[in-house]
Amino acid sequence: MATMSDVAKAAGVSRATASYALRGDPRIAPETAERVRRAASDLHYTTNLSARSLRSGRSGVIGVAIFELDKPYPSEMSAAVSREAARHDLETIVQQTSNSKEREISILRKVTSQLCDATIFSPGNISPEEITALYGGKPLILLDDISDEPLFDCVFTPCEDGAAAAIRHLIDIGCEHIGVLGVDYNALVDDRQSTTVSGRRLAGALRAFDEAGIDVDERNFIPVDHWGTPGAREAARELADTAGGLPFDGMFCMTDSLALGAIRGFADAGVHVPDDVAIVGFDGINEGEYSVPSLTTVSTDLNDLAAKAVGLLLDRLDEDARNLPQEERAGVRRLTADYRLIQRESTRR
Amino acid sequence: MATMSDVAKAAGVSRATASYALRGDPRIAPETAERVRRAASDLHYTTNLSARSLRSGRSGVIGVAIFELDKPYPSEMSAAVSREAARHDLETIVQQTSNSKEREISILRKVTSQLCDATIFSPGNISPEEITALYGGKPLILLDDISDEPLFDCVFTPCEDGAAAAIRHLIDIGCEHIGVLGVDYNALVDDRQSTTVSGRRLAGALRAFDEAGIDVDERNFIPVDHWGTPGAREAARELADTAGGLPFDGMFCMTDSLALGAIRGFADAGVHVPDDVAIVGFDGINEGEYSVPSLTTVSTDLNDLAAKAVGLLLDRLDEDARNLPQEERAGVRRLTADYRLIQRESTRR
DNA sequence: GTGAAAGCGCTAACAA
DNA sequence: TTGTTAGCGCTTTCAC
Repeated sequence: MATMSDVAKAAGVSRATASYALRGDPRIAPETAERVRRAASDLHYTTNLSARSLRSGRSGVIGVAIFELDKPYPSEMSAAVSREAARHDLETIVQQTSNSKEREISILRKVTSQLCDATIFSPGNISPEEITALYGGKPLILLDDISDEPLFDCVFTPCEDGAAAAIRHLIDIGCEHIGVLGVDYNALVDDRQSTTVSGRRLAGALRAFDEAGIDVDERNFIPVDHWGTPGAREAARELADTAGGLPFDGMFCMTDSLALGAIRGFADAGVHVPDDVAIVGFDGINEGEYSVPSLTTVSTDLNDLAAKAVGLLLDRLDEDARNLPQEERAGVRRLTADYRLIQRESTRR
Repeated sequence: MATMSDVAKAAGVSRATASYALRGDPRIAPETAERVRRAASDLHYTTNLSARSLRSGRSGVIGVAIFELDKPYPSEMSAAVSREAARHDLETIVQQTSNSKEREISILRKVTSQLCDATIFSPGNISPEEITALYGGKPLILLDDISDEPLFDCVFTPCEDGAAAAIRHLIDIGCEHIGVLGVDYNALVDDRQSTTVSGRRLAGALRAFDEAGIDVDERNFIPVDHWGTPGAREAARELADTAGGLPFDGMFCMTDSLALGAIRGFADAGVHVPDDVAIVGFDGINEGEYSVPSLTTVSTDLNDLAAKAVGLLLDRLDEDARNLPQEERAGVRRLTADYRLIQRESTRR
C-alpha cells in the first residue's frame, strides 16, 4: 500500500507538501497540487485513517450504535442517519449492541470512542452517568435518553404526542373499547419510569384518554415481553379467546412490530382487522405499507430524526474544531423528531 | 483520556511492560500484571485503536459492507455476521453502499481497508478486478461474487438448489402453471449473465422445470425493477387483471420482499393466496413468519453463511499472522450457505 | 521479567 | 510557497 512518502517522492515534494496538496490547502501552488494528485492517483494512494486519526484526532467517521441490526426500526433509522451523514461528507459505521450492557460498554469504549469523531447512541442498559465515566470527551448524541438530568444532547422520538394522536384516531373512527398493547401499566405506574420510551408513550395515551373523558384501568393495558413480535401474536390470540369475546374494538400497539404480531395473532384466531378490531402501530416501518391489512401507524419521520441528530453532532464537532471555551458552547439540547399519522387499512371502517 | 503512559506511570512500570501486562503476555510477573490492570481500570484506560492499528496493523475490527441497511435481508445477514464475529472476539462495523459504485469504492478504500483487519463485502456495481486495484491486501470475503474468475474467497447464497427446491415444492403441491417473479428472462438468456444472483436462481428454476418435464418460456417470467416491493405489488395486480384470468396457480418469487409485495398486490386485486395462487419466496426474512398469509420460503441459513464467511476470514487472518509464504496459503475458496424450505401458509393447500 | 528506543503514517507548528 | 521537525499512542525488537 502506497504511503504519503511514496506520493511525495513520486511528485518530487516533501511529505508535508503532499499532505497539504491532497487536502486542498490553498497555500500549495496549483501545478504542485496537480502533480501530487496525479502521483497519488497513479499509486492508488489512500490516506491511512488510523494515522490521520491518531495525529489529528479527526477521522471523518461517525458511529451509530443501535440495539439490533435485524429489526426494522433501528435499521431504518441507521440507514437514515447514514444517508444524512453522507450529505455532510461523513462516513457512518453502524454497530449493534444486541441490547447487552457489556456490548454497549465495549462499543462505546473500543470502536466508537477511538475511531469515530462522534457517536449517535441508542442507550439500552447503560445510564448516562456510566456513559460519562466511560466516554472520551467526543460528541455524543443520545437517542431517547431516559435520564432525568440532561447530560447529553438528545433526539427523542415523538412518544407523547404520537401516542396521543394514535388514541385520538381510534376514538375518531368510533372505537369505544380501546386497548394498549406493549406496556406494563402497573410497573410504570408504580415505578414512575416515565422517561422510558414505553413510559412516555403510555403518558401520551393516558393524556388522550383523559382529554376524551374515557376511563381506563389496568385491564386496558397488555404487557408484552421485550416488545417481541411473537409475544404480541400470543397476546392477540389470548385476547381473542377471552370469555365474553374480544374486549377491545380498537388497539394501539407501542410499536409496529407489535402491531404486525397482533394482526397475525388475530388472523390466527379468525378475528378480522379492522372490522372486529382496529389497530394502530407506532414507528412507521416500511413493512407496514405492504402488510395485509396495511398498517395505520404513528410514523416517526426518520429523515427529520437523522437531520436533527446529525445537526446536533455537527454543531458539537464545530465547537470542538473552533476550540470554543466551555462558556461559549451551547447547553445540552434535546430535540424531538416529527411524526405523522399514516392512515391505512388496519383502521379503515 | 488516559494513555498507556499514564497507566505505566501509575503502576510504576515502563510503557512496554504495561502494554504486555494488559495483553496478558506470560512474561510479565503476575503481581506486576495485576498492578497494571488495576491502574488501567482506575484511570478508565482504553487502548487507542488508531494507535494500535497504526503500529501493529491489527485492530480487532472487521467490516461488513452491504447494499442497504434498511432492507430485511442484508440487515439480518449483517446481524448474523456481527454475532458470529463477536464469538471470535472481533468487533464488527457495518456500512451501507446504497448500491452506488462510488460509495462502494469509497467504503472499500476509506474505512474498511484502513480501519478493519478484514472485510466481508457484498459487491453490487464494482467488479473483482476493480476491487483488486483498489484494495490494500487485507483479507476480503465476497458475498455472491458474480465474477467468473475466482479472485477472492466467497460465500454464495444457495441460489440454484434453493430455486430448484422452490419450483419442486410448487409442483409437489399440484401447481400446473408456475410463474417466476423478479427475473428478466430475455436479458438473462441473451446476455448469459448466469453468475448474478438472479441468473443463478433462474438457472435453478429452469433445471427444476426441466427435470419435471415442464415447458416454460418467457411468459412464465416476470421482471421487477430493482427487485422492489412496490414493483412486485404492481406486477401482481397486473397479473390479476390479465384477460382470461390469472395465468398462474403458483409463483416463485426471487426474494421474500418480492413475495410479500406480490401477496399484497394479490390482496389488492382480491386474489387469494394460497387458494388462487401459491407463493414461495427466497431468503427467509423474519417478517415472512408473521405476514398474512405467512410466507413459504427458501430460507438461507444466515448463521451458516455467517460462520462460513467469518471462518474464511479467520483463516486468512491466521495466514497473515503466521506470515505464510504465498505457496503455503490456501487457494481461493468458494462456499455455499445451507438453506431449507420452510413451508407456511402461502403454499398450504 | 522488565526497560529503552525505534517507528507505524500522518499532520501541524515553525522555519526557510 | 515549500520543507523540516516533532510527535499522536501504541507495539515490538533488543538489551539488560
